[in-house]
Amino acid sequence: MPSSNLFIRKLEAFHPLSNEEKELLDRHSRPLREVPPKQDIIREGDKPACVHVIISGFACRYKLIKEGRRQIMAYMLPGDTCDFNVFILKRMDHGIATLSRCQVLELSPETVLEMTEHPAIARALWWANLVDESTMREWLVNIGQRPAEQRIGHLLCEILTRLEIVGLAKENTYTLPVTQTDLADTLGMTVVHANRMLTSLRIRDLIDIDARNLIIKDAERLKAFSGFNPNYLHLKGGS
Amino acid sequence: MPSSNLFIRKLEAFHPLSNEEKELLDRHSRPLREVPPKQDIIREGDKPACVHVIISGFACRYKLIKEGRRQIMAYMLPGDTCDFNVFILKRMDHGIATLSRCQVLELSPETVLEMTEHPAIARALWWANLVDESTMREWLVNIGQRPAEQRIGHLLCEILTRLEIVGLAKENTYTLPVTQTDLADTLGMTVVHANRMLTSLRIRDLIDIDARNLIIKDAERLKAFSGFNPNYLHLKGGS
DNA sequence: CGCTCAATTGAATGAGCTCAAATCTCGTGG
DNA sequence: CCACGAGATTTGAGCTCATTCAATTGAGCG
Repeated sequence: MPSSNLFIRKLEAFHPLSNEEKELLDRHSRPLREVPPKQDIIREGDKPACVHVIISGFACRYKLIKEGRRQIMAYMLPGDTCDFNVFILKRMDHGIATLSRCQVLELSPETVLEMTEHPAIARALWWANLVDESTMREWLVNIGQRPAEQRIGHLLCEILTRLEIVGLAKENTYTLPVTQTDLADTLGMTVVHANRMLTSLRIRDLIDIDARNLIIKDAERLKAFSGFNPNYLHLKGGS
Repeated sequence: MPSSNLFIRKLEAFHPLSNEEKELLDRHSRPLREVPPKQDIIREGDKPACVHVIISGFACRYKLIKEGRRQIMAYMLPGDTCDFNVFILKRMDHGIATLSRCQVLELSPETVLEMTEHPAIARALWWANLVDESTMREWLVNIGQRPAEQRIGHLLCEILTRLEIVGLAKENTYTLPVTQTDLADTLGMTVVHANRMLTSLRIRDLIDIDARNLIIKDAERLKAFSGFNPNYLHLKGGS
């Protein structure tokens, strides 16, 4: 029976955990900080003081450049650890912000240390980090090589797969609590164009959006269309 | 006096090393494998067996997509470790190839283990890995948000800075042993356009290229023009 | 010298951007 | 309960940056 604690459920996707380990994690899974949408969790230039785990909602890594443009470099979904690695650095070279309302768990360095004394937990966190890196490589491919419509399709497929891991997507349907501006800043295109490409995907009958609810009407076709291959997420079943 | 061993010199940029540690590293710095240009060091799908260190020449991480397009996701310059982290994964989700002729050092897992038993070496490798991640984030910003000419400028500034660390760039001049096709595949544009933007940078009197020799004629102006800020490389002097 | 690969240039086309305005949604206060 | 306002979505028109296709020139090598 999968844990109702998404942090645990996510880690278990990478490495099996004993009951003792799960209890340890669960004991440190409180309190949760409620963060409103579009709010910084850490700002660029800050000295990181703790590790953040997203328990509900979507957050992101981002950078701003002079011209007022923003690039989102990663999505953090429920169960995801924000900065297991990065918090070693003296100063953040990028910001982390919520996209939707989020529940965030804050782990002190001591707590993280206590957790990582269990090799299984350390290993799971390590893997999660490798997958984050791998995901970033895939984003580079996505932005660098694919036309706009497929870029969006690819991202939607990735989110579907990642939400399935923690049980937040059922029947190719999930809540996507981000604006089209966020999508545009993620994929390196303008909002106007993101909107048009989304419409285009709808016309192709690949997806359907109702408020914040996304229905992928034909997942296989969308994956093929977008060149999506889940290998880079290094899931258990994967080759 | 900086070491003549570029692997050591690079690591020392991240963490001071004792003589004993440097001797250990140096003892394992042979033999060097000579690899011709445009040749795979590891292919996507391969099971990684050892860690590679580039001693001379340029190598890259890349992925191919169906349509025959290629995205280069990282450059590995002399002193850089290719896959300190990635080699934990069961299968490579991307390839590593030479761009120019390279001298490559191959470290067995046991050798890496022996090295990382020294905390200073482990720490330096760890930092190098964090910087690689950070660099990838910056590339995402570069490709996602900057127009083509500035993208090229930014990359040239980054390479300048990274080569200066290991003493391979003098007076804003260095050897850039890659083709324009490689640049294009790195920055998500066509060769034709890369060529034109390079010409444009030349006309602005920012750079000069003679065969494989790049002269940055006004580094400050090129950095400003390209929005280059070396923070993300987390150098010693940096804030 | 002839070959192959890299660099360069031209012309036409197209994907994606800018600017602008209209419509829609939804939370808030009266 | 409704009106208002801010932010989000949608649509149109014109323009630009970048691509495609094609051909030429240049450089290095056996």
